[in-house]
Amino acid sequence: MPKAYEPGKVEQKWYKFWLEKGYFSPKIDPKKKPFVIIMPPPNVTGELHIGHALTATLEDIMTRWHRMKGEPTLWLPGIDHAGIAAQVVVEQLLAEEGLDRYQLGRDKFLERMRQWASSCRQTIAKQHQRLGASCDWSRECFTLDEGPSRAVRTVFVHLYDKGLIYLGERIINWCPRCATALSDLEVDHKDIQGHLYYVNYPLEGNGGFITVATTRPETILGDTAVAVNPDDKRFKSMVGKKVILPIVNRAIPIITDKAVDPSFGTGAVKITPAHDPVDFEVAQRQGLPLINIMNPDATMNENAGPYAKLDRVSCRRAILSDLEKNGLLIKVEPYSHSVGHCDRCQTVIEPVASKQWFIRTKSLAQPAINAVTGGRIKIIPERFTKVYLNWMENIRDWCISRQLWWGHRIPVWYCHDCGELTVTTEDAQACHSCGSANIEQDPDVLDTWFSSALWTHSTLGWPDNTGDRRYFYPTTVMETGYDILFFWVARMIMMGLEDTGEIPFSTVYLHGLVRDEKGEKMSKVRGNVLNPLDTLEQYGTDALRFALSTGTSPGNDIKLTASRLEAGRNFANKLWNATRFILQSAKPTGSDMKIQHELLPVEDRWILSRLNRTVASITSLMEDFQFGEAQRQIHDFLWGEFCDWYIEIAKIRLRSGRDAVSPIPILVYVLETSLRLLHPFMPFLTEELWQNLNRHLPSDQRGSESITIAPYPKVGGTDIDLEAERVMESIIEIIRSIRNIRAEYKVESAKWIAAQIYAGKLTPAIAPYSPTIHALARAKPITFHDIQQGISEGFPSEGNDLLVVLPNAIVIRIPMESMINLAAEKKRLQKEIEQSQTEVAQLGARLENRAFLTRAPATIVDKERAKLAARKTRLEKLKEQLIKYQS
RNA sequence: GGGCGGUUAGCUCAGUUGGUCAGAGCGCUGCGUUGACAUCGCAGAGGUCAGUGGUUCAAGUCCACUAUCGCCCA
Repeated sequence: MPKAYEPGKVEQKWYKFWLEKGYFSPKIDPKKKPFVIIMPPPNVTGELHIGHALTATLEDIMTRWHRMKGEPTLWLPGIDHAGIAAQVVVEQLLAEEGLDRYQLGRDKFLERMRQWASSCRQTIAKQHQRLGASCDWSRECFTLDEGPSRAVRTVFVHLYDKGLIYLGERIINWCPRCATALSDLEVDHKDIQGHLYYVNYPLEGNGGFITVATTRPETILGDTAVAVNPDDKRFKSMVGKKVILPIVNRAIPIITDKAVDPSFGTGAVKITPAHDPVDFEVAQRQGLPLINIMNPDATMNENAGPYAKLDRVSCRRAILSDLEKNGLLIKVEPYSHSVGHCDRCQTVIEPVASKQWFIRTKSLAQPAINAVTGGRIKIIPERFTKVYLNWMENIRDWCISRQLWWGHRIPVWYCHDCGELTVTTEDAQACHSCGSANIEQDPDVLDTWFSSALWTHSTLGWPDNTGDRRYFYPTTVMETGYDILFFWVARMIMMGLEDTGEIPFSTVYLHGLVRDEKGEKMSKVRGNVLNPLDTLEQYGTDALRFALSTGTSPGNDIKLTASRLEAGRNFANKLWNATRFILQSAKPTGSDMKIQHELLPVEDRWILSRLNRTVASITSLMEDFQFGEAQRQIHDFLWGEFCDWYIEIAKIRLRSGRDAVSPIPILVYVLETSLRLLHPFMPFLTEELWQNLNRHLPSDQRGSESITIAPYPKVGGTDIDLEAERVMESIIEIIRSIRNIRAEYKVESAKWIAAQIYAGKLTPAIAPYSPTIHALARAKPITFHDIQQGISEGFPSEGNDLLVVLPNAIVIRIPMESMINLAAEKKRLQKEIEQSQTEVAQLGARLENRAFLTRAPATIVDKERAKLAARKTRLEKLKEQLIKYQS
């Protein structure tokens, strides 16, 4: 084995091996309950970013864990056509060639889109494979594939027949740049520092005015009324009269409506029903006409009269200037208000009345609410439950038509003869009402999220009743970012329930966003995006996965820094070298790996006990979705206990060769078990090491052909050895404190120092470990003494020997002779005594507290008593030592 | 305007049923290189867990309020 782990040399080999063996395709076993994750399909807009790497890592952790537990495990990959986002990307590519989609025509453009999508699909799959994603490629789906497309049409027709999909004229969010309608969710609201313009509208006839305040003077052209609050006495005399709309000179009524806030502006507002959602509702109530003054590209249309063809910004300037000329603009004040922006291109949204397709969501939302409140679907972290419910309970109808070409074409045909609609899953050849062949399909496509909402079942064959559908649905976990809780998760729950009558998944696991060093969201615009491929080539895939998942918690954002990545790389290398050492050591001893349990020394029993505790803890953390904490504990066990202590102690036995029992079987056993424990997190490294290890095992002790399908470690019933833990902890403490003293007193590293140990009842257990203490603390000779004699009797009176009292009252006495700094030592003791006194006082007070004694559980009280006794002893010893120094 | 989250060692963050919870990584200081690993080892310094009040025998951990930063919704 090379001296350092070289991830680049092993990763692709193992992924290929796994694929060839077909480990990622589950075997359907009706007797077993499957574990299923449907992957959130990445967009075909280019390549994966680091956020996808986080998704892949977490899902792979769960998938590999369940697979190792022997469950039929399906992680189904897919990709999303990403309507608007992907279309924008390809349109940009066309623009570079001096083309646009209209020049190409719909068919040619779609062909171009398909080429692009298929190349993205390959890139994305390759990236997932580099990340080690153990998903079942044989079931990979694309939203525009035949199956999912049929699911889309089936749902559309079904909801239309049920009256839950309708064509309606409403105010929608129009993006002039994308030239399409958007749903409410696709709009970012930003506070903009604008102006409030006060404009005089002349009253018809008598020469008076009514002053209205508006942030959008250009929409004056589309006004069809002026409204005041019915309770506003200021305008009583004007209600019912008419005003002459400036510039266009149209007479419009002054009406009352409760939607008007008397405290806004002058209390009188202009009503522009075709360009404002509130005004639209007023118009509906009051029967006012709609006048649309804009073209789809946000230039003014013929209804704008002299301003036609101006864009909305120039139009505003022109109108303000004209109003001013006529003396009608009487005041302008700064005003901050919220303005919608397209979340794809950040263009200012135009609210506009438009005929679009909508989903009536209220009745779909109720079952989706019940599924969560009833506990059938659990959201992790739990706090998002409230966010989800709040959104669901206030849900609004969903605008699903998009004026794009790339996507699922709306399955509606309009009849040019009878005007009726034909809504059908199969391409219509004739009008279903009159039979005419003179029909035309709706040119629009559906919101991408419409097909995404069906993803949990459309990927499994629905609407057909396939084997996959029956066996794998409902799925187990939906793992995704909290930023698409509404966009996707909520809608999947609604549609899953509606289409199948069953919940689409029982757990929603929401991860946080990956941010850069400065905590900023990564984006192409900011230029701070990390390419997962670059990162994994630099540090290794497992290091990247480690950095993304270790010590993180669900729903919280992650700052990905170079130091996190280094920590992952270092850990991989540490494990690599530990394995290297164990294999080197194992070679000469041959192949006997049998563990002779009845002969094991304390350190062996200790590491086994610690391993078992770790396995138990990891099991419960994994079951509780606490992957970050689980990985941290595996890391701490392997590095902090196995490498730092067990291997170091084992080296002494290996070198002396005297021991009856070799540590090698335990070294191998603990390592092998730990590798399986770690495998879901760091698949490549663990496979490489596990295979290396396996090659050295006698054939009857070898595991399966891959760690991927090896069983995940399980806890045994009686595997905790408290006695061994107690003894080893004492030994470790003794070594630590001797090392500490050496460092504190700057003892040369080569120099041996003597130590006398007063360990009381533990003496017989610890005494055999003199060689260990020699080697690890460089202390020799070590002698053991009876603590019962008491400290003062136990020590020779001469010399300023150093006494260290451990928390468990073991005393170490080190004759330091000339190298002790007496003053410093006294100071140290004084400080320790003070700390110790505070501790004793606190514990004493607690134990004198009647309430504590009566109300706290007996085990706790006993624990505290024992603690107090130990601390008191320690304090006395510290005091005695100080007195000795002072005399 | 409504809601949520963060505020814990110099930095980045863990800490899930209140009782070894005061931790990790990085950084810092000192020492160390002939045998797994300098992508390393050993030792150390460093925090009244944002503030105030409350509940409790016991509170980073529960409650209330305050400050501050961030996010979501309207």
